[in-house]
Amino acid sequence: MPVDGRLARGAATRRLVLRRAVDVASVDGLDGLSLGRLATELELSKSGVFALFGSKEELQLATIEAALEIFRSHVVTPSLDVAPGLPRLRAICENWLDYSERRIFPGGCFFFNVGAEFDARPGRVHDAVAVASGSFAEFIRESAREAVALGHIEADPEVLAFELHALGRAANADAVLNGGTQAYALARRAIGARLS
Amino acid sequence: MPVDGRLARGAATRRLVLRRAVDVASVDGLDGLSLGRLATELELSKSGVFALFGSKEELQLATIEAALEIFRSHVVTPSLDVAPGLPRLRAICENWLDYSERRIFPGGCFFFNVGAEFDARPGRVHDAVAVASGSFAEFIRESAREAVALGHIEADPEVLAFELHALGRAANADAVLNGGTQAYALARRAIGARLS
DNA sequence: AAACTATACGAACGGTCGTGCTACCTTCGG
DNA sequence: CCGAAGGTAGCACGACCGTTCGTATAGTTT
Repeated sequence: MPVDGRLARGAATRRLVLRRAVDVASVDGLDGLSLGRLATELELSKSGVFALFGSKEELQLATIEAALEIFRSHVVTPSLDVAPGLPRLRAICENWLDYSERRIFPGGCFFFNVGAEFDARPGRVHDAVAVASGSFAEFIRESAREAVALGHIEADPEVLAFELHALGRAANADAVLNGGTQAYALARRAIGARLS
Repeated sequence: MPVDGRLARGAATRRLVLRRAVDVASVDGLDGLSLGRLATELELSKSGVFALFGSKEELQLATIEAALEIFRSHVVTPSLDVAPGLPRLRAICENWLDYSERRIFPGGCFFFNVGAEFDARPGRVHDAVAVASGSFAEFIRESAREAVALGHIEADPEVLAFELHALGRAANADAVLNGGTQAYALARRAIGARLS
């Protein structure tokens, strides 16, 4: 199979830029991203980075996409290997807390940060963040519905999913803001009590 | 009592600037604040606004302080009028949800937004946000302890406070990001179940 | 009335931002 | 081997950033 070396080169630097971009954005936000800063840190030219994405907004959207892939590989995919119902629900929570606590993104959960950043602004970036965040929320809801349908737990699945999602995000927020791991312990106790 | 008209005038424009600043920051973040933008919108000179605060960081800190005052007057103070224990705990939650839902700040809860913005960055702004956020968390914890001590509810007050705070923030996050009021309804159901 | 103080302004500073344009180099298809 | 195409670099642009300076104005103090 013929591989165009030119395209391959572009895709490689694109990945290089995006790997840095998700880390920067998780700390300084998608607005804190700057072509010049990325270019300097990666020893590329600003115009080269710019040409790679065409506009800052496209860079932001590509960064969201890249972060989404990382998020899925750490949280969603491993959870799908676990049996549906309560076991999967537990796995989702634990994988998410682990993903936050291990600082897969240096600023904590990427989507928590950019969600808060763009929640009240219109535009394509807001929409992309909302879709990403919403699809994970729906994943929890669906898993909660399964757990209820299988008789593993008695609850309103909508409320249960909302609670679990809330506890995880609060742990991320408190832990990143204040340091320490106490918030994760609190969340694990609350989640454990809720899923027993 | 002698009032210095010069100082009074300065304090007045300071309030004028800060009133706008908290609204801007609740949507675009404390980094999205800009001296020039504030000055233009309020028909002041950029240097005048700058002189009023001395630096951008001081403006950010003053904005946090102004937001804190608004937050307290809407959430904390009214809750202190309610009897300690379960009634006060309920009042805190309801006042907080109401404060978020009524968009006292156009971007939703001010401290949720700037907390996520500065959680992973060092500096005085981070510290101020952490203190403000932490003191409200402590207020919930203390109220939860009272409710337990009074025998109004049986629970670990630390976990209970964490849960309530988490549910409120999640409602704010979902509602602002996706629009609609469904998230508040979910939070109220979850809180109601937790505080029964 | 004079000296002083605080607010507020206008202009300018150096810097960074996102965005074009142009040229060079590598790699491809014919 | 040649021209086309894609990736990358250099340079310049206009806009905005936070900041500084000098100055005018209004209010206080003596």
